[in-house]
Amino acid sequence: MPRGMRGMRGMGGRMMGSMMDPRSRFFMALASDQRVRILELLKGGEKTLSDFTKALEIDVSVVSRHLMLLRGVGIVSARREGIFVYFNIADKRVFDLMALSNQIMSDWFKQNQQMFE
Amino acid sequence: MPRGMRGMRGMGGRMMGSMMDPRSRFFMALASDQRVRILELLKGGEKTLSDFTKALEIDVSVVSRHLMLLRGVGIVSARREGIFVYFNIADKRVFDLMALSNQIMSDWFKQNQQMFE
DNA sequence: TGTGTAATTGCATCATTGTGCAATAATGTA
DNA sequence: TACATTATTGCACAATGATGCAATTACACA
Repeated sequence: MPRGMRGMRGMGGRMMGSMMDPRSRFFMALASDQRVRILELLKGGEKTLSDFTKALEIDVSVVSRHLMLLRGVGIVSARREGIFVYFNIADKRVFDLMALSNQIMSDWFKQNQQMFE
Repeated sequence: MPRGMRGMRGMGGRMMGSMMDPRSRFFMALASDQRVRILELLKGGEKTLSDFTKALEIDVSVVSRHLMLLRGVGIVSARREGIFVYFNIADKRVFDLMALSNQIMSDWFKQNQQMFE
């Protein structure tokens, strides 16, 4: 009695990053504490890599990679000006997205608060 | 010349799952092809674990775990009825969320289409 | 051409995720 | 109690993600 799909092992699992469905890929970009922090900093307007680095206290290379990833899904835009690269939100609706998700979670938490009393 | 924050190594990286910021955690739940597929199936109303398993063609245990995760962040609810457990969307606004993210991506793609011509 | 600052890229490392199989729970029924 | 069906959990493994350091690229300017 087969239970689900058997056989076809040999590939630990997962989906191999770049060939992931665009939808999941988009959410993946938001599924990181550091990247969320980056986006919140961007609420205050465009910033350079060094700005983020100072604020977040993590290595420049790490911030750079997070920003690359966010650019890759169209959440962040970049503009070079001499030595500096200014990063900014590409589509402000991302903030609506974050606000809505906060709403959902917050409502759910209120509704289930009793469980922790 | 310090570049970002040096020292404090010894922890491969990351944030250790459960102590991740709730916001990132919520998006993390949506950042998976299989889970997105599960949610789309739920657009058609509540379903049992076996229903998903048949539709997705992945092992029951895998589907079960995805559903657990989705329940953990309040996206999916579950109700047991005899042998069966019926899963459903806990908050339909999740669909708004997905629609909005699709909008954002689609618009961004249109805008940058020229780059691939 | 050389120097200085900003940003990106090449590694190596390690925790976490996704997955399948097997075993165990949870329920209902004969 | 024994059996059948559905769902969850334990375990092991491969691939991916996040990170830090070092090296390299990009620019501007003397």
